[in-house]
Amino acid sequence: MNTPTSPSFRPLYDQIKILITQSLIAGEWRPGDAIPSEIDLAARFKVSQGTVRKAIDELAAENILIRRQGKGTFVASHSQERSSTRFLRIARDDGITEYPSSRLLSVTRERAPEHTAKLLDLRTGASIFCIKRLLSFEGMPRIFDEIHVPASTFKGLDEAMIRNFPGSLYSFFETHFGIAMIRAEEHIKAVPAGPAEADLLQVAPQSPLLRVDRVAFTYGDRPVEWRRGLCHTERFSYVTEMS
Amino acid sequence: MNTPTSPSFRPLYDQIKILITQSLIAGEWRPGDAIPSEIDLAARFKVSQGTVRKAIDELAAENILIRRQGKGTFVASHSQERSSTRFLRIARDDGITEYPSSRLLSVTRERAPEHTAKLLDLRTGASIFCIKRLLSFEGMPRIFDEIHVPASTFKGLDEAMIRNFPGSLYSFFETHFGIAMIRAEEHIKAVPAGPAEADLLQVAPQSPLLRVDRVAFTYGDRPVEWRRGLCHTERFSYVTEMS
DNA sequence: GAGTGGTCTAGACCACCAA
DNA sequence: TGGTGGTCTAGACCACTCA
Repeated sequence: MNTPTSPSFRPLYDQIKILITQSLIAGEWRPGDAIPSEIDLAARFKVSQGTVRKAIDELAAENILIRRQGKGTFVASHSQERSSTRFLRIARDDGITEYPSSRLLSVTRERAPEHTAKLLDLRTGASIFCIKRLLSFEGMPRIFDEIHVPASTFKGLDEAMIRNFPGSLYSFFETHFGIAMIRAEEHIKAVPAGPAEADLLQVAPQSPLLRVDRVAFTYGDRPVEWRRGLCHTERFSYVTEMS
Repeated sequence: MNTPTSPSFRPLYDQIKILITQSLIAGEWRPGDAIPSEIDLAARFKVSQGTVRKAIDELAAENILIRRQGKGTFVASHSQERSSTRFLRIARDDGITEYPSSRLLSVTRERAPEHTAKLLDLRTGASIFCIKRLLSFEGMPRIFDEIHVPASTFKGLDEAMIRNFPGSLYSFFETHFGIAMIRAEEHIKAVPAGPAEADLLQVAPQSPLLRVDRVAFTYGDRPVEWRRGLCHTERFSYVTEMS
Protein backbone atom coordinates (compact mmCIF):
# COMPACT_ATOMS: atom_id res chain seq x y z
CA MET A 1 0.00 0.00 0.00
CA ASN A 2 2.96 2.32 -0.36
CA THR A 3 2.17 5.27 -2.53
CA PRO A 4 5.12 6.27 -4.66
CA THR A 5 5.38 9.58 -2.82
CA SER A 6 5.31 8.12 0.68
CA PRO A 7 8.70 8.24 2.35
CA SER A 8 8.60 4.52 3.25
CA PHE A 9 12.03 4.90 4.79
CA ARG A 10 13.08 6.76 7.88
CA PRO A 11 16.69 6.77 9.00
CA LEU A 12 17.40 5.79 12.57
CA TYR A 13 19.04 9.12 13.39
CA ASP A 14 15.87 10.84 12.27
CA GLN A 15 13.82 8.81 14.72
CA ILE A 16 16.36 9.67 17.42
CA LYS A 17 15.92 13.35 16.57
CA ILE A 18 12.19 12.96 17.07
CA LEU A 19 12.67 11.19 20.41
CA ILE A 20 15.00 13.93 21.64
CA THR A 21 12.56 16.60 20.47
CA GLN A 22 9.76 14.85 22.33
CA SER A 23 11.82 14.95 25.51
CA LEU A 24 12.30 18.66 24.95
CA ILE A 25 8.56 19.18 24.44
CA ALA A 26 7.84 17.16 27.56
CA GLY A 27 10.26 19.33 29.52
CA GLU A 28 12.51 16.44 30.49
CA TRP A 29 15.45 18.77 29.80
CA ARG A 30 14.88 22.52 30.04
CA PRO A 31 16.69 25.35 28.28
CA GLY A 32 20.20 25.66 29.71
CA ASP A 33 20.24 22.06 30.99
CA ALA A 34 22.79 19.50 29.90
CA ILE A 35 21.29 16.50 28.15
CA PRO A 36 22.75 13.01 28.74
CA SER A 37 26.07 12.17 27.10
CA GLU A 38 26.14 10.61 23.65
CA ILE A 39 27.12 7.28 25.16
CA ASP A 40 24.21 7.35 27.61
CA LEU A 41 21.75 8.27 24.87
CA ALA A 42 23.13 5.53 22.63
CA ALA A 43 22.49 3.00 25.40
CA ARG A 44 19.03 4.42 26.07
CA PHE A 45 17.96 4.27 22.43
CA LYS A 46 19.87 1.07 21.67
CA VAL A 47 21.82 2.52 18.77
CA SER A 48 25.48 3.28 18.21
CA GLN A 49 27.09 6.47 19.42
CA GLY A 50 27.60 7.53 15.82
CA THR A 51 23.87 7.50 15.17
CA VAL A 52 23.13 9.61 18.26
CA ARG A 53 25.94 11.87 17.14
CA LYS A 54 24.33 12.51 13.78
CA ALA A 55 20.97 13.27 15.40
CA ILE A 56 22.57 15.75 17.81
CA ASP A 57 24.61 17.28 14.99
CA GLU A 58 21.45 18.17 13.14
CA LEU A 59 19.70 19.53 16.21
CA ALA A 60 22.80 21.63 16.93
CA ALA A 61 22.74 22.92 13.33
CA GLU A 62 19.15 24.03 13.98
CA ASN A 63 20.28 25.87 17.13
CA ILE A 64 18.12 23.66 19.30
CA LEU A 65 21.05 22.07 21.11
CA ILE A 66 24.53 23.43 21.77
CA ARG A 67 27.61 21.24 21.92
CA ARG A 68 30.53 22.16 24.14
CA GLN A 69 33.61 20.05 23.82
CA GLY A 70 34.71 18.55 27.10
CA LYS A 71 31.55 19.67 28.90
CA GLY A 72 28.53 18.15 27.25
CA THR A 73 25.53 18.99 25.10
CA PHE A 74 23.08 21.64 26.30
CA VAL A 75 19.58 22.79 25.48
CA ALA A 76 19.86 26.16 23.74
CA SER A 77 18.54 29.06 25.80
CA HIS A 78 17.86 32.72 25.17
CA SER A 79 19.11 33.37 28.68
CA GLN A 80 22.67 32.65 27.60
CA GLU A 81 24.68 35.71 26.71
CA ARG A 82 25.76 34.18 23.41
CA SER A 83 22.25 33.84 22.05
CA SER A 84 20.29 36.56 23.84
CA THR A 85 20.44 38.65 20.67
CA ARG A 86 19.85 35.77 18.28
CA PHE A 87 16.46 37.03 17.10
CA LEU A 88 17.23 40.76 17.20
CA ARG A 89 18.33 41.73 13.74
CA ILE A 90 18.30 45.49 14.11
CA ALA A 91 21.82 46.83 14.48
CA ARG A 92 23.57 50.18 14.47
CA ASP A 93 24.98 51.27 11.14
CA ASP A 94 28.29 52.18 12.72
CA GLY A 95 28.79 48.58 13.77
CA ILE A 96 28.79 49.15 17.52
CA THR A 97 26.95 46.39 19.32
CA GLU A 98 24.41 47.70 21.74
CA TYR A 99 21.61 45.98 23.60
CA PRO A 100 18.40 48.03 23.60
CA SER A 101 16.48 49.00 26.71
CA SER A 102 12.80 48.11 26.84
CA ARG A 103 9.92 50.22 28.08
CA LEU A 104 6.81 48.18 28.70
CA LEU A 105 3.71 50.05 27.55
CA SER A 106 0.88 47.65 28.27
CA VAL A 107 -0.19 44.06 28.71
CA THR A 108 -3.78 43.28 27.83
CA ARG A 109 -5.93 40.23 27.40
CA GLU A 110 -7.80 40.07 24.11
CA ARG A 111 -9.68 37.80 21.73
CA ALA A 112 -7.72 36.66 18.72
CA PRO A 113 -9.03 38.06 15.45
CA GLU A 114 -9.15 35.67 12.52
CA HIS A 115 -5.77 36.66 11.11
CA THR A 116 -3.92 36.26 14.40
CA ALA A 117 -5.72 33.04 15.24
CA LYS A 118 -4.75 31.53 11.94
CA LEU A 119 -1.08 32.36 12.39
CA LEU A 120 -1.03 30.96 15.93
CA ASP A 121 -3.06 27.88 15.04
CA LEU A 122 -5.91 28.90 17.38
CA ARG A 123 -9.64 29.26 17.06
CA THR A 124 -10.86 32.73 16.16
CA GLY A 125 -11.77 34.45 19.42
CA ALA A 126 -9.35 32.43 21.53
CA SER A 127 -7.87 34.31 24.45
CA ILE A 128 -4.49 35.90 23.84
CA PHE A 129 -2.18 38.33 25.58
CA CYS A 130 -1.05 41.44 23.79
CA ILE A 131 2.18 43.02 24.96
CA LYS A 132 3.17 46.46 23.74
CA ARG A 133 6.60 47.86 24.32
CA LEU A 134 9.12 50.35 23.03
CA LEU A 135 12.78 49.48 22.48
CA SER A 136 15.37 52.24 22.66
CA PHE A 137 19.03 52.37 21.78
CA GLU A 138 21.03 54.89 23.79
CA GLY A 139 17.82 56.71 24.60
CA MET A 140 16.70 56.76 20.96
CA PRO A 141 13.32 55.04 20.61
CA ARG A 142 13.58 52.79 17.58
CA ILE A 143 11.18 49.83 17.74
CA PHE A 144 7.52 49.71 18.71
CA ASP A 145 6.47 46.10 19.22
CA GLU A 146 3.01 44.54 19.52
CA ILE A 147 3.43 40.96 20.67
CA HIS A 148 0.65 38.38 20.72
CA VAL A 149 0.79 35.03 22.50
CA PRO A 150 -1.88 32.43 23.31
CA ALA A 151 -3.19 32.82 26.87
CA SER A 152 -3.52 29.04 27.12
CA THR A 153 0.23 28.61 26.67
CA PHE A 154 1.20 31.52 28.89
CA LYS A 155 -1.26 31.04 31.77
CA GLY A 156 -0.96 33.67 34.46
CA LEU A 157 1.22 36.08 32.52
CA ASP A 158 0.88 39.62 33.78
CA GLU A 159 2.51 43.00 33.54
CA ALA A 160 4.33 42.86 36.87
CA MET A 161 6.04 39.59 36.01
CA ILE A 162 7.48 41.06 32.84
CA ARG A 163 8.42 44.31 34.54
CA ASN A 164 10.35 42.51 37.27
CA PHE A 165 12.19 40.19 34.91
CA PRO A 166 15.78 41.20 34.23
CA GLY A 167 16.43 39.60 30.81
CA SER A 168 14.95 39.55 27.34
CA LEU A 169 11.35 38.64 26.62
CA TYR A 170 12.27 35.25 25.16
CA SER A 171 14.38 34.56 28.22
CA PHE A 172 11.31 35.46 30.29
CA PHE A 173 9.14 33.03 28.31
CA GLU A 174 11.65 30.26 28.97
CA THR A 175 12.07 30.93 32.65
CA HIS A 176 8.42 31.37 33.58
CA PHE A 177 6.68 29.14 31.07
CA GLY A 178 9.29 26.72 29.75
CA ILE A 179 8.61 27.89 26.20
CA ALA A 180 11.77 28.17 24.11
CA MET A 181 11.66 29.96 20.77
CA ILE A 182 13.73 28.10 18.26
CA ARG A 183 12.77 29.50 14.87
CA ALA A 184 10.96 32.47 13.38
CA GLU A 185 9.71 33.67 10.01
CA GLU A 186 9.59 37.36 9.21
CA HIS A 187 7.85 39.41 6.55
CA ILE A 188 9.13 42.93 6.08
CA LYS A 189 7.62 45.98 4.44
CA ALA A 190 8.19 49.71 4.31
CA VAL A 191 5.16 51.61 5.62
CA PRO A 192 4.30 55.20 6.53
CA ALA A 193 4.14 56.03 10.23
CA GLY A 194 0.66 56.42 11.66
CA PRO A 195 0.01 59.11 14.29
CA ALA A 196 0.48 56.82 17.30
CA GLU A 197 3.72 55.28 16.06
CA ALA A 198 5.06 58.61 14.93
CA ASP A 199 4.58 59.92 18.43
CA LEU A 200 6.22 56.95 20.13
CA LEU A 201 9.16 56.79 17.75
CA GLN A 202 9.51 60.58 17.60
CA VAL A 203 9.22 60.90 13.85
CA ALA A 204 6.95 62.92 11.59
CA PRO A 205 3.70 61.24 10.58
CA GLN A 206 4.03 59.43 7.24
CA SER A 207 7.75 58.93 7.77
CA PRO A 208 8.97 55.60 6.37
CA LEU A 209 9.16 52.83 8.95
CA LEU A 210 10.23 49.22 8.66
CA ARG A 211 7.35 46.92 9.50
CA VAL A 212 8.57 43.51 10.65
CA ASP A 213 5.94 40.80 11.09
CA ARG A 214 7.13 37.70 12.87
CA VAL A 215 5.74 34.29 13.71
CA ALA A 216 7.95 32.41 16.19
CA PHE A 217 7.92 28.67 16.79
CA THR A 218 8.84 26.41 19.68
CA TYR A 219 9.77 22.71 19.68
CA GLY A 220 7.88 20.66 17.15
CA ASP A 221 7.37 23.75 14.98
CA ARG A 222 4.45 24.94 17.08
CA PRO A 223 3.70 28.65 16.51
CA VAL A 224 3.49 30.47 19.86
CA GLU A 225 4.07 34.12 19.10
CA TRP A 226 2.97 36.59 16.49
CA ARG A 227 4.39 40.07 16.63
CA ARG A 228 4.52 43.22 14.60
CA GLY A 229 7.45 45.56 15.03
CA LEU A 230 7.58 49.07 13.63
CA CYS A 231 11.11 50.28 13.35
CA HIS A 232 12.62 53.67 12.78
CA THR A 233 15.74 52.85 10.76
CA GLU A 234 17.59 56.13 10.95
CA ARG A 235 21.17 55.12 11.81
CA PHE A 236 19.98 51.51 12.20
CA SER A 237 19.47 48.64 9.77
CA TYR A 238 17.87 45.26 9.69
CA VAL A 239 20.76 42.89 9.03
CA THR A 240 20.49 39.48 7.45
CA GLU A 241 22.59 36.94 5.64
CA MET A 242 21.77 34.40 2.97
CA SER A 243 23.48 31.46 1.39
CA MET B 1 55.98 29.35 19.49
CA ASN B 2 52.29 28.56 19.74
CA THR B 3 50.33 31.37 21.26
CA PRO B 4 47.53 30.11 23.48
CA THR B 5 44.94 31.57 21.13
CA SER B 6 46.37 30.08 17.93
CA PRO B 7 44.29 27.19 16.65
CA SER B 8 47.28 24.80 16.57
CA PHE B 9 44.93 22.07 15.37
CA ARG B 10 43.17 21.71 12.08
CA PRO B 11 40.97 18.70 11.38
CA LEU B 12 41.66 16.76 8.20
CA TYR B 13 38.16 17.32 6.84
CA ASP B 14 38.73 21.04 7.20
CA GLN B 15 41.85 20.83 5.08
CA ILE B 16 39.89 18.80 2.53
CA LYS B 17 37.25 21.55 2.47
CA ILE B 18 39.97 24.04 1.66
CA LEU B 19 41.37 21.87 -1.11
CA ILE B 20 37.94 21.44 -2.67
CA THR B 21 37.31 25.18 -2.41
CA GLN B 22 40.63 25.86 -4.12
CA SER B 23 39.60 23.62 -6.99
CA LEU B 24 36.38 25.61 -7.25
CA ILE B 25 38.30 28.90 -7.28
CA ALA B 26 40.66 27.52 -9.92
CA GLY B 27 37.68 26.54 -12.03
CA GLU B 28 38.55 22.84 -12.07
CA TRP B 29 34.83 22.18 -11.61
CA ARG B 30 32.37 24.82 -12.76
CA PRO B 31 28.84 25.52 -11.52
CA GLY B 32 26.55 22.71 -12.58
CA ASP B 33 29.40 20.21 -13.01
CA ALA B 34 29.64 16.96 -11.09
CA ILE B 35 32.69 16.70 -8.88
CA PRO B 36 34.49 13.33 -8.51
CA SER B 37 32.84 10.68 -6.35
CA GLU B 38 33.62 10.46 -2.67
CA ILE B 39 35.73 7.35 -3.27
CA ASP B 40 37.77 9.08 -5.95
CA LEU B 41 38.33 12.13 -3.80
CA ALA B 42 39.31 9.94 -0.86
CA ALA B 43 41.95 8.29 -3.03
CA ARG B 44 43.14 11.63 -4.38
CA PHE B 45 43.51 13.19 -0.94
CA LYS B 46 44.72 9.97 0.72
CA VAL B 47 42.04 9.99 3.42
CA SER B 48 39.08 7.77 4.18
CA GLN B 49 35.73 8.21 2.47
CA GLY B 50 34.22 9.28 5.79
CA THR B 51 36.52 12.26 6.01
CA VAL B 52 35.72 13.38 2.47
CA ARG B 53 32.09 12.86 3.34
CA LYS B 54 32.25 15.23 6.29
CA ALA B 55 33.97 17.89 4.17
CA ILE B 56 31.33 17.61 1.45
CA ASP B 57 28.55 17.62 4.06
CA GLU B 58 29.68 21.01 5.30
CA LEU B 59 30.08 22.46 1.82
CA ALA B 60 26.60 21.18 1.00
CA ALA B 61 25.26 22.82 4.17
CA GLU B 62 26.74 26.10 2.91
CA ASN B 63 24.96 25.62 -0.43
CA ILE B 64 28.26 25.45 -2.28
CA LEU B 65 27.80 21.84 -3.34
CA ILE B 66 24.63 19.85 -3.90
CA ARG B 67 24.38 16.15 -3.21
CA ARG B 68 22.05 13.96 -5.24
CA GLN B 69 21.70 10.39 -4.14
CA GLY B 70 22.49 7.93 -6.86
CA LYS B 71 23.81 10.61 -9.21
CA GLY B 72 26.73 12.39 -7.60
CA THR B 73 27.75 15.66 -6.02
CA PHE B 74 27.42 18.85 -8.05
CA VAL B 75 28.67 22.41 -7.90
CA ALA B 76 25.73 24.61 -6.95
CA SER B 77 24.56 26.88 -9.75
CA HIS B 78 22.12 29.75 -10.04
CA SER B 79 21.22 28.37 -13.46
CA GLN B 80 19.39 25.47 -11.86
CA GLU B 81 15.68 25.96 -11.50
CA ARG B 82 15.78 24.99 -7.85
CA SER B 83 18.15 27.76 -6.83
CA SER B 84 17.49 30.48 -9.39
CA THR B 85 15.43 32.32 -6.78
CA ARG B 86 17.75 31.61 -3.88
CA PHE B 87 18.80 35.22 -3.38
CA LEU B 88 15.48 36.85 -4.26
CA ARG B 89 13.65 37.38 -1.01
CA ILE B 90 10.82 39.57 -2.24
CA ALA B 91 7.63 37.57 -2.53
CA ARG B 92 3.94 38.23 -3.11
CA ASP B 93 1.84 38.57 0.02
CA ASP B 94 -0.77 36.18 -1.35
CA GLY B 95 1.79 33.41 -1.47
CA ILE B 96 1.77 32.90 -5.22
CA THR B 97 5.26 32.26 -6.53
CA GLU B 98 6.11 34.44 -9.46
CA TYR B 99 9.39 35.14 -11.16
CA PRO B 100 9.85 38.83 -12.00
CA SER B 101 10.66 40.19 -15.43
CA SER B 102 13.69 42.42 -15.75
CA ARG B 103 14.04 45.62 -17.76
CA LEU B 104 17.65 46.64 -18.23
CA LEU B 105 18.03 50.40 -17.89
CA SER B 106 21.75 50.99 -18.35
CA VAL B 107 25.23 49.56 -18.06
CA THR B 108 28.01 52.05 -17.43
CA ARG B 109 31.66 51.97 -16.55
CA GLU B 110 32.58 54.06 -13.53
CA ARG B 111 35.26 54.71 -10.95
CA ALA B 112 34.58 53.20 -7.54
CA PRO B 113 33.95 55.80 -4.85
CA GLU B 114 35.54 55.13 -1.51
CA HIS B 115 32.48 53.44 0.02
CA THR B 116 31.99 51.02 -2.86
CA ALA B 117 35.70 50.28 -3.14
CA LYS B 118 35.87 49.40 0.51
CA LEU B 119 32.96 46.98 0.29
CA LEU B 120 34.40 45.28 -2.80
CA ASP B 121 37.94 45.21 -1.45
CA LEU B 122 39.22 47.45 -4.27
CA ARG B 123 41.29 50.61 -4.45
CA THR B 124 39.30 53.83 -4.52
CA GLY B 125 38.90 54.82 -8.15
CA ALA B 126 39.16 51.27 -9.47
CA SER B 127 37.10 50.58 -12.55
CA ILE B 128 33.67 49.08 -11.96
CA PHE B 129 30.53 48.38 -13.94
CA CYS B 130 27.23 49.79 -12.79
CA ILE B 131 24.11 47.97 -13.94
CA LYS B 132 20.70 49.56 -13.45
CA ARG B 133 17.53 47.61 -13.93
CA LEU B 134 13.88 47.47 -13.01
CA LEU B 135 12.17 44.27 -11.87
CA SER B 136 8.44 43.88 -12.38
CA PHE B 137 5.93 41.36 -11.16
CA GLU B 138 2.95 40.88 -13.48
CA GLY B 139 3.70 44.23 -15.04
CA MET B 140 3.93 45.96 -11.67
CA PRO B 141 7.36 47.61 -11.29
CA ARG B 142 8.59 46.75 -7.81
CA ILE B 143 12.39 46.79 -7.55
CA PHE B 144 14.91 49.29 -8.86
CA ASP B 145 18.41 47.83 -8.64
CA GLU B 146 21.80 49.48 -8.93
CA ILE B 147 24.43 46.76 -9.17
CA HIS B 148 28.17 47.35 -8.94
CA VAL B 149 30.85 44.82 -9.88
CA PRO B 150 34.62 45.12 -10.36
CA ALA B 151 35.56 45.54 -14.03
CA SER B 152 38.68 43.46 -13.45
CA THR B 153 36.60 40.44 -12.49
CA PHE B 154 34.00 40.94 -15.22
CA LYS B 155 36.23 41.88 -18.15
CA GLY B 156 34.34 42.62 -21.35
CA LEU B 157 30.89 42.83 -19.78
CA ASP B 158 28.53 44.94 -21.85
CA GLU B 159 24.88 45.75 -22.21
CA ALA B 160 24.22 43.49 -25.19
CA MET B 161 25.55 40.41 -23.40
CA ILE B 162 23.15 40.93 -20.53
CA ARG B 163 20.27 41.78 -22.81
CA ASN B 164 20.73 38.59 -24.82
CA PHE B 165 21.07 36.32 -21.81
CA PRO B 166 17.94 34.34 -20.99
CA GLY B 167 18.38 33.67 -17.25
CA SER B 168 18.97 35.56 -14.03
CA LEU B 169 21.86 37.95 -13.53
CA TYR B 170 23.71 35.54 -11.23
CA SER B 171 23.25 32.80 -13.81
CA PHE B 172 24.73 35.22 -16.35
CA PHE B 173 27.74 35.88 -14.12
CA GLU B 174 28.35 32.15 -13.84
CA THR B 175 27.97 31.38 -17.51
CA HIS B 176 30.05 34.24 -18.91
CA PHE B 177 32.60 34.80 -16.15
CA GLY B 178 32.66 31.66 -14.06
CA ILE B 179 31.80 33.69 -10.96
CA ALA B 180 29.36 31.93 -8.64
CA MET B 181 27.68 33.86 -5.84
CA ILE B 182 27.52 31.71 -2.76
CA ARG B 183 26.70 34.06 0.09
CA ALA B 184 25.38 37.57 0.67
CA GLU B 185 24.89 40.03 3.51
CA GLU B 186 22.03 42.50 3.41
CA HIS B 187 21.28 45.70 5.32
CA ILE B 188 17.70 46.90 5.11
CA LYS B 189 16.11 50.27 5.82
CA ALA B 190 12.88 52.08 5.15
CA VAL B 191 13.49 55.25 3.12
CA PRO B 192 11.37 57.87 1.31
CA ALA B 193 11.25 57.62 -2.47
CA GLY B 194 13.29 60.21 -4.34
CA PRO B 195 11.94 61.70 -7.56
CA ALA B 196 13.73 59.28 -9.91
CA GLU B 197 12.72 56.15 -8.00
CA ALA B 198 9.20 57.40 -7.53
CA ASP B 199 8.90 57.74 -11.27
CA LEU B 200 10.33 54.31 -12.05
CA LEU B 201 8.32 52.51 -9.38
CA GLN B 202 5.18 54.54 -10.07
CA VAL B 203 4.69 55.81 -6.55
CA ALA B 204 4.33 59.27 -5.08
CA PRO B 205 7.57 61.00 -4.07
CA GLN B 206 8.36 60.43 -0.38
CA SER B 207 6.47 57.13 -0.36
CA PRO B 208 8.09 54.53 1.89
CA LEU B 209 10.39 52.14 0.06
CA LEU B 210 12.46 49.24 1.29
CA ARG B 211 16.14 49.89 0.68
CA VAL B 212 18.11 46.64 0.50
CA ASP B 213 21.90 46.94 0.39
CA ARG B 214 23.73 43.77 -0.48
CA VAL B 215 27.32 42.59 -0.65
CA ALA B 216 27.64 39.21 -2.38
CA PHE B 217 30.60 36.85 -2.11
CA THR B 218 32.06 34.12 -4.28
CA TYR B 219 34.33 31.18 -3.34
CA GLY B 220 36.81 31.99 -0.62
CA ASP B 221 34.52 34.73 0.70
CA ARG B 222 35.68 37.20 -1.91
CA PRO B 223 33.24 40.14 -2.30
CA VAL B 224 32.36 40.61 -5.97
CA GLU B 225 29.10 42.53 -6.01
CA TRP B 226 27.63 45.46 -4.21
CA ARG B 227 24.05 46.43 -4.98
CA ARG B 228 21.33 48.67 -3.70
CA GLY B 229 17.73 47.72 -4.35
CA LEU B 230 14.79 50.05 -3.78
CA CYS B 231 11.59 48.12 -3.41
CA HIS B 232 7.96 49.11 -3.47
CA THR B 233 6.41 46.70 -0.99
CA GLU B 234 2.74 47.19 -1.71
CA ARG B 235 1.36 43.63 -1.94
CA PHE B 236 4.93 42.30 -1.60
CA SER B 237 7.18 41.53 1.35
CA TYR B 238 10.79 40.77 2.04
CA VAL B 239 10.70 37.28 3.55
CA THR B 240 13.31 35.81 5.83
CA GLU B 241 13.75 33.10 8.39
CA MET B 242 15.92 32.83 11.45
CA SER B 243 16.92 30.12 13.87
C1' DG C 1 24.02 -4.51 -12.53
C1' DA C 2 27.30 -0.97 -11.69
C1' DG C 3 28.03 3.33 -9.59
C1' DT C 4 26.62 6.97 -6.61
C1' DG C 5 25.44 8.89 -2.22
C1' DG C 6 23.17 7.51 2.56
C1' DT C 7 23.08 4.87 6.85
C1' DC C 8 24.88 2.35 10.66
C1' DT C 9 28.30 0.25 13.29
C1' DA C 10 32.62 -0.52 16.14
C1' DG C 11 36.75 0.94 17.64
C1' DA C 12 40.86 3.81 18.25
C1' DC C 13 42.62 7.94 19.37
C1' DC C 14 42.64 13.21 20.15
C1' DA C 15 41.26 17.77 22.31
C1' DC C 16 39.09 19.97 25.96
C1' DC C 17 37.34 20.57 30.66
C1' DA C 18 36.78 20.00 35.57
C1' DA C 19 37.85 18.17 39.83
C1' DT D 1 42.49 11.39 35.84
C1' DG D 2 38.10 10.49 34.07
C1' DG D 3 34.44 12.12 31.30
C1' DT D 4 32.86 14.78 27.49
C1' DG D 5 32.61 15.84 22.68
C1' DG D 6 35.60 15.65 18.14
C1' DT D 7 38.16 13.17 14.59
C1' DC D 8 39.34 9.40 11.66
C1' DT D 9 39.10 4.91 9.92
C1' DA D 10 37.24 0.50 7.83
C1' DG D 11 33.64 -2.10 6.50
C1' DA D 12 28.93 -3.67 5.73
C1' DC D 13 24.77 -2.75 3.88
C1' DC D 14 20.80 0.23 1.94
C1' DA D 15 18.49 3.57 -1.37
C1' DC D 16 18.57 5.75 -5.62
C1' DT D 17 19.70 6.46 -10.63
C1' DC D 18 20.59 5.08 -15.12
C1' DA D 19 21.93 2.32 -18.79
